[in-house]
Amino acid sequence: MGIVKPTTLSGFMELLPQNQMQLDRLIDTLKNTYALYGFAPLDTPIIESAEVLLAKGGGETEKQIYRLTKGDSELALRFDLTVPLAKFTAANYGSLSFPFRRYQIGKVYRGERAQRGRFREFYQADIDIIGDEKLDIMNDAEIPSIIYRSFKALGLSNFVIKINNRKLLAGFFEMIGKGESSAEILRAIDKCDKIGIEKVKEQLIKEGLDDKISDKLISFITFKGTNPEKLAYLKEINESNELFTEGINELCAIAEHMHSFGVPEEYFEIDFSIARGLDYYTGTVYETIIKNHPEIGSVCSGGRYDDLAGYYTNKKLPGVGISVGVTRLFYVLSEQNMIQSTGATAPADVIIIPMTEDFAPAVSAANELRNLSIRTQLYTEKKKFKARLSYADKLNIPFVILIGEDEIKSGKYTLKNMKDGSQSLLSLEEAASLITEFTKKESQISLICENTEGK
RNA sequence: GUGGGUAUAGCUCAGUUGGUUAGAGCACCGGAUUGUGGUUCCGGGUGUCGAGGGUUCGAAUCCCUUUACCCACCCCA
Repeated sequence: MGIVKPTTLSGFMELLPQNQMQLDRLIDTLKNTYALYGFAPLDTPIIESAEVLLAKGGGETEKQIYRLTKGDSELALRFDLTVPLAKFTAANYGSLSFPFRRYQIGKVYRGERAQRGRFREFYQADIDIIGDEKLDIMNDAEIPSIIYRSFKALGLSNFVIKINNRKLLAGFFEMIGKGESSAEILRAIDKCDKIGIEKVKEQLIKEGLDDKISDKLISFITFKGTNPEKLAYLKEINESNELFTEGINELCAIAEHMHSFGVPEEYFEIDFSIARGLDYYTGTVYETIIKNHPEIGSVCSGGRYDDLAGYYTNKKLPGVGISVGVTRLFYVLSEQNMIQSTGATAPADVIIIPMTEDFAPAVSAANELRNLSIRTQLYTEKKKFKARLSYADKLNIPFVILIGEDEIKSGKYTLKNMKDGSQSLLSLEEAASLITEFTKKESQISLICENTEGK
């Protein structure tokens, strides 16, 4: 019998315990922030019937979705969290109150070639606000403030939220005499930052635009200036086009409310080249980039869609939402050495090492500490003392309590601080309060540290 | 789906025109130190050279097949 090679599939992230704790903390932070804005949690199955997930059909989804069969059932793994949301909202329309605000953090699956920062299984952290028939533009304005607060809570400060409106692009196309902007053209525009203006122009011409119109379009999407200057520019070039005017009004409304929602000016930027390739966006679109690492691309994207659940119901359900690519964000931050390892990312706050044959005092001490919500591990293996301490050290556990003959006699335990090596004889209560004080501080240290920039 | 690359120790990798016993760093294990870790010193190689076939006196090295992985494109988080 040979040994099976313990391989993990390409494109699937599997972390060591210490890193998993960091990822969990990232997810918890997002969850807590989302909850602050009145979003309710939702969990939907990872597997759905293929019919439901492929209702829209065609395109990339069809190519990349994982399909499976069980008996006669045609099944598939969810490709994103938006389609399940659409299904759920349609199915529970009568039981939901609108606007329906939900957050959902879960794994999604895409059967595409894995690549640096691109996974086949990854976490998305979505929030969406779904309206019944109508949804006020204020919701579009609130979304960036949620991104802002989430990223700040993680400890990131060097990021910018870019905003645009699809109606501006669509209206602009009408004004230059090109009725509809195809998805290909939108994608080409979207690549401005990545491949440069010349390449974008090449692609536009390939899509059938002539030289003059391409130049006109490019000069529009690359307009530089402050946010107010950009808004003024829009009004200036508007030829009373209905869509374009709507776009201006929506973008103005968002810009106007950005400050009252608490997003400082330098954290949001109107950018006419943000198009987003996805075809269901119809209004506001968002992208968030980390300033010192623009090569990563967007770590949080989303936008407004007019009709979420058209494939599942006749009700018109407009919505606005965003999705944080948690796995990619985590991967990139780890790669840049931007994730801090603190006591909060150790599996325990304290480890109790009994030095006698009799574990009873150690066990009861562990029970007491756990009752005080201190994460406590009991070391029970018969290893050499240095091996025990080394174990605590490797797990990054900040405190060790030693219980030996002397301690049992005196009723006071030796508490060792692993960071500075100091130790003292304390009652269990005294030790507990020291540990609690320390862990409270540690848990307030932000997850991400931008100062130790690794290149 | 398209194009390119890699595969040698737990990890990152070296390995000469094909040559005798396959190496380094880190990690790991033991000891210096039986109640003091993280630093130091001493000792230890833990391997089906991805798999299968071929050429050769001889293959980690050359050829063929295959699998896995990586990078980029497409698309996206």
